[in-house]
Amino acid sequence: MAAMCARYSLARTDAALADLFGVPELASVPPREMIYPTQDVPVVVEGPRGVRRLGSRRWGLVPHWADDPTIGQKMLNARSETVAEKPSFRRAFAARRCLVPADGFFEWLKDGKARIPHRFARADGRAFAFAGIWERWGGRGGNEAPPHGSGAGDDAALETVAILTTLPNETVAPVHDRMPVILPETAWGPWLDPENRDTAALAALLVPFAAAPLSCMRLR
DNA sequence: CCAGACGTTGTT
DNA sequence: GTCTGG
DNA sequence: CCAGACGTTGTT
DNA sequence: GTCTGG
Repeated sequence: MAAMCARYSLARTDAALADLFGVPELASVPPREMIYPTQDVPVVVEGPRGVRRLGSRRWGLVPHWADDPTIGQKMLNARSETVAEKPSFRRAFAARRCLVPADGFFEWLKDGKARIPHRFARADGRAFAFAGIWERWGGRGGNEAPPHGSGAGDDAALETVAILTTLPNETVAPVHDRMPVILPETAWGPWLDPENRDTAALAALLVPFAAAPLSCMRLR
């Protein structure tokens, strides 16, 4: 079956990410050629005064009301078409948007019984950013703590993230009918701004990335 | 009205 | 916590 | 929200 | 047509 954004890569050093996103370095972001759901992944979040930071979130969003955090295992992606309304996602969409740095993502082409992996990346090799939303679950401070983890007052809180999806562009369409939302640099500001309540403007950012800058490599 | 879901389409 | 399905 | 009931306990 | 049960 066709894949979705259930695998991506980030083989960048922490320093390179810090440079690309203009944020202080995190302690350690190990380069990875293949990132899986439930792993901790780096994200870029923005605080009150426009201060951006690298953070870490578990991939697979656990809604604030969840009784059992294993529900996050199936919340890898959020459809951009419905993310503003879905009970599981709308709070995160309204208040906790982030960027998820990547330098490639994988989709599987269904060919009869076979599934052939493809890797998509920027032709120029640069890293890019998925649109993400994140949530905080459990811990001591409830769910309304400040947007930077590892801060004070949220012992044992689990911070999780989901990657938004949209229709495929012309590069991806031959392989799969969905693709992750990749935000161009011009969209990073409005997407990250926690004060941005213009949901129509936000939704307008969630469109297929331009086809031309993306390359597709058939693997195997 | 209550019970059950709450998501996407996904290869650890 | 809120919506949906029955 | 939709499907299904919607009545009584009775000699035409 | 409206209420109830699920």
